[in-house]
Amino acid sequence: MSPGEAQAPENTPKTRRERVEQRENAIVAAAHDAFVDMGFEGARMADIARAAKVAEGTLYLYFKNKNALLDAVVGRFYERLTEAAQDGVQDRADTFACLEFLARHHLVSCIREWRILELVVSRYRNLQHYQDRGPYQLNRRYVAIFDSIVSLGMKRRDIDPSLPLWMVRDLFYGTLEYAARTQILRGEQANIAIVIDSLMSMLRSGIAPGDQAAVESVDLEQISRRLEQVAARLENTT
Amino acid sequence: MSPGEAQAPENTPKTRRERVEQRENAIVAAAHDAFVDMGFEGARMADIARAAKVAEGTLYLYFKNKNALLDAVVGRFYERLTEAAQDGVQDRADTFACLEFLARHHLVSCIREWRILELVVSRYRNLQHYQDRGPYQLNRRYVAIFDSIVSLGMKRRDIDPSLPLWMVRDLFYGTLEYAARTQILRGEQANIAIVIDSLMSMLRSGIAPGDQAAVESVDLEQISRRLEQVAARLENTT
Amino acid sequence: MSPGEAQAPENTPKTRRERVEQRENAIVAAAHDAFVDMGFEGARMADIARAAKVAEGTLYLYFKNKNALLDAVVGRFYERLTEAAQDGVQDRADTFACLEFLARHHLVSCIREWRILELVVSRYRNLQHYQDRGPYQLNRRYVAIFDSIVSLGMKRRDIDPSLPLWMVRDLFYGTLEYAARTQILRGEQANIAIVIDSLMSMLRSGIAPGDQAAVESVDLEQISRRLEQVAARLENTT
Amino acid sequence: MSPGEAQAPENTPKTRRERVEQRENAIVAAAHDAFVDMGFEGARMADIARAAKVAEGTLYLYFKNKNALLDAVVGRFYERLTEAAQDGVQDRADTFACLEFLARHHLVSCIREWRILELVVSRYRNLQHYQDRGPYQLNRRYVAIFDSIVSLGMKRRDIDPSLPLWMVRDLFYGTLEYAARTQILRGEQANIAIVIDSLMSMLRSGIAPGDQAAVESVDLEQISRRLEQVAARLENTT
DNA sequence: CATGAATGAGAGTTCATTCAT
DNA sequence: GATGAATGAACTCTCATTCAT
Repeated sequence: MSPGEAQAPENTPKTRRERVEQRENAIVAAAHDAFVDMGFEGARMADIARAAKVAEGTLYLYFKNKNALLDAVVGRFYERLTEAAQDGVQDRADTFACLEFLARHHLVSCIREWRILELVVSRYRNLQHYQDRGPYQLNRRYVAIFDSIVSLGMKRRDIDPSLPLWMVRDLFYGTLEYAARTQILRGEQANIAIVIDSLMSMLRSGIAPGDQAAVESVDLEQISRRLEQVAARLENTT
Repeated sequence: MSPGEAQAPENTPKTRRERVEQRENAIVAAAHDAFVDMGFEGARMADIARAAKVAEGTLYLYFKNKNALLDAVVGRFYERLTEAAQDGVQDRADTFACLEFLARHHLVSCIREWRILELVVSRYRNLQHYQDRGPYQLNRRYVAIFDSIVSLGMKRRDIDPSLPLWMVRDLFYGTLEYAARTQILRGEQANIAIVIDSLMSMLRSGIAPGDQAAVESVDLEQISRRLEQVAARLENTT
Repeated sequence: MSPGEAQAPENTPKTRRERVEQRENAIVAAAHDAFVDMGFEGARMADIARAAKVAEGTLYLYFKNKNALLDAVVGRFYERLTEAAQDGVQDRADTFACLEFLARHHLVSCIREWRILELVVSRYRNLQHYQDRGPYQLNRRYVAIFDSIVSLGMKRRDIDPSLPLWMVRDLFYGTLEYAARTQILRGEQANIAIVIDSLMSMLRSGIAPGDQAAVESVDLEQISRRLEQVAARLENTT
Repeated sequence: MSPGEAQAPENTPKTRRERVEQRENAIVAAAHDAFVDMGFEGARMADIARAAKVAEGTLYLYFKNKNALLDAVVGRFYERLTEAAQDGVQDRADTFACLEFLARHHLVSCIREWRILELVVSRYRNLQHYQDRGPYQLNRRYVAIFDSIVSLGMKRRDIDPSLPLWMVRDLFYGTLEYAARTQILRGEQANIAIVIDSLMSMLRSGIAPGDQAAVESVDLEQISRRLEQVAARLENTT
């Protein structure tokens, strides 16, 4: 699990401020790993403390309880996710180039931190006033990037503006997360490029063999029929 | 929760065989409801026993432990899911009509039994040799229906055969499950029709505006016009 | 601590009903002793379980939590206390004989189970709607015996009816409990008779030297008799 | 809670001696309030430190541990209690006037600081060599005031000298504390005057109806009336 | 076969006390 | 002296599982 690596206190920091921050980082990282490896219920505070090289009580000095720890982990996850998405999008002008970047970014992140997403979904589902809570807002901020690109794409006529934006979003992220899940469950992890290419292709023109072809085929039929008539006439003429 | 209704032993069955079966059904139904309502860890064996009108110890007569009970619940879920999918598909000939049916069926099922899917995904993920275990096979059987329709669709040229089948599947189910999740998290539950329509539309032709097709069709018109001219000339020539 | 003695399961009982009851008794007795010895916070569920020869979890089978266990202990205490008071009072007709019995009974009980009283007072004090809760009602039932005797005594003119009943009660029980406390804190435990005698004496005639009043009243009678004689003589003389 | 008010260091003191003393006062006051509000176990060192505007560690600079802090609080409580009692008694010559003052003083103090008394009783009970410890001596000093008044009253024949002094004390303080407790548990706080009056009345003449004395006084009136008649007749005769 | 009382390991959380700064 | 971050032992309570009846 990449973000929660062994956290050696590389250089003993001078300021108290720094030490506190470093400790908090160590705790969140340890919690991250524990949650990813064991799930929320499976992760034990004692283990998290040990992994963070901190006493059990110290956890409660930094976070009110296990839930708050999860919130922190989820918060960091979304922070990183959103930031990276933002950065990648800024460098790209083309609608589909942006989407392709976001797709790859999301897929890779999902595969790496699948469990975190699971936690987000399963833990926050029964919350009352879910929409006011942190995770919902975090997710909004994240998908806002996607939304703005699609919106712009619709204005530019790159994307059909009659489609509900949220449905485009569901298709985009749904496909990616399902693909991630498939890969994880099967243990395969190499098909990222194919997933992205296929998704982009399907986004552009659906699964039907290029509508193009469909429209043409109608016209072409008419044409071919006429050509046959012509041919027949020619034959007759002859 | 529909499938786990109160399960009154309507008519006291004579056969021992029947009595046992009825009891097992009651237990699985109770477990189903408990898992759906509370999640795996949240569901307590005592509650399941009470709901099934059975002693706690009896649960262990029918199922080795809580996990086995989950396996049974998941098994039944997939059985019903697969059966209903099979039935719906048999009545339909058109590729996209079949897909639309499957989409609606899957979306409705997901919304109703979201928790079961969550459990499938999160519980079985760390299993070694996952592919040999029950749930994987169950899922394979279920998606095989989809796969055969898509395969046939490809042969019929309803669907672009150059797309990887598994990718089409990921897009299809991913979109539906993500949409289900969105609806559940937001508490909305009425947009099923819109989801299905949008998905089918995007499947058919992607998210790019039909304009594209329009442009192309212009080209085709040009071509057909030119062909007609050729035909006319041929006619005249004769 | 008398009520919670070692509780050897003297004869293995046949009925399940009996076994359950015996177990509950053992638990309450163990809790009683633990609370008496260590106070509420000081007593640990683990110790109570061990003393009752029962697993920790079993405690929670019989009582919802530590507080419920305390309630049970207090309930039993008051039950015994009230019953014994009732019995002793029934055999006595004289107001002061009854009071003397109640005084001795209460003093002895207080000395023996001082901590229980402490718990009643300190634990239940912050309860909202205290008056609706169990302990308050238990106490009411207990002091009702005293109250009815004093009420009757007032009707019989054994006790001054102009005194507020509750004040008589406060004086009676206050004195006894303070005396109990004194004895406990000092480790003396033999002065019961003196306490009772003094209390009864003070109840009857206050702390003012009763002799005085008695002597005077005799004197006055003598005087009045002598005066009447004088008067008679005077009358006759005339 | 009156004695632990906000303790603003009104004027920054010059001397180190003064500063230390002021700090100690603030700590004891904060501890007092915490103990009164939450009980001994319920009061947390962190809260006390915060209330005293002092770091947690500082508490341990002034007091060895939580128990020592309690000792200090109890010490101060008795100091104030004793001082006020002393003052009030000095101004009064009459035995019963003194007792009435002490009664009111004690009752009011008890109601205000009930928890402190509870703590004294319950915390120090298991101490070995209790009689050597601080609280016992503090209590002795306090009740010595009462004792000396009663002793003097006995010499003056205001009080029956045959009563054991300690029993008079138990009755006096017992009644008051029980009355205080009653008021606290019921939430009533206004009957102080009635309590005092009733207590003084019962002290003077017990609970038996003054009837005796009353009857006598009636007799005397009759007699004196007859004597007057006789006298009148004599006068006439003469 | 069925029961359900009993188990006990293990969870999250608290808080008096310490000690490096 | 003063600080307050850190500690970790100890607490209450839960619940999957077992087994005597």
